[in-house]
Amino acid sequence: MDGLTEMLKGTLEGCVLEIISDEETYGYAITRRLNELGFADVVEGTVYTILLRLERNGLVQVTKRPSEVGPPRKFYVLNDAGRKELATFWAKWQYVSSRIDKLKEGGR
Amino acid sequence: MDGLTEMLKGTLEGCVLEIISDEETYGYAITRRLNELGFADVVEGTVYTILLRLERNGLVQVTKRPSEVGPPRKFYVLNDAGRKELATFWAKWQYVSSRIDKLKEGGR
DNA sequence: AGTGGTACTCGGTGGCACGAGGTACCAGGG
DNA sequence: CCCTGGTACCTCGTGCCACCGAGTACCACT
Repeated sequence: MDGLTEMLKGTLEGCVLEIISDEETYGYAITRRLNELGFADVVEGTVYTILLRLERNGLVQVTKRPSEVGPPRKFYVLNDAGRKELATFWAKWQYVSSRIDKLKEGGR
Repeated sequence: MDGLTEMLKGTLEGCVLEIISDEETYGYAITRRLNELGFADVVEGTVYTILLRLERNGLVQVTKRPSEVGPPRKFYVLNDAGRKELATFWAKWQYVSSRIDKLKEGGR
């Protein structure tokens, strides 16, 4: 399945937020996780831009720690603002996806 | 519910396609229909840009007909390419929304 | 020394929804 | 007769976001 990029706009950031909320993690691992989840062609560059945006918007707390298998990793945790943002995201998703599903079912 | 605009990117066009596939209709009515469906702050300008894009991409057949209550209307019908595009859209939607729902349910 | 996996950054691109403004047709009221 | 308000369409510019490509750097194994 490809050509999903337009459809992911506005949702990918929420997915990253959700992944971070599950456990403290870092960019490279988040990318792999998204790939596993079926978002096969999400690449690192995309995830890092999202992470930088989250940081800039004050939604995450960042800790840099050395790795044993490569360069240091930047670990991310949600703060209060991040958790709030995540809740808002799921509310929006719920709203939008239910409307679209209804439209699909020929809701008139 | 507001601030949905980012989340609608890539899906709004599919919604318009679906509405047209239901019955021959025109821009102004499509906007009203979207508003009814819960996409309250989708405005006419947005719908018209989508409609022009659909036309430019050869997904619709257009017929201009006079109205009794205002200026002439441009009626839209899907052609074969449009129906195909609509099917692709729903397949993508199905794919993406199921993955996101799974992520939401803590799918790991 | 070279390759391949790990890990992050940055500048630029293109697509898409949206805002704001404009044009125009038609009805009814002041 | 103009004026408002509903109907109907188009256009230019803006901003956001995912993506791409190139660059940097650390580590292990050969």
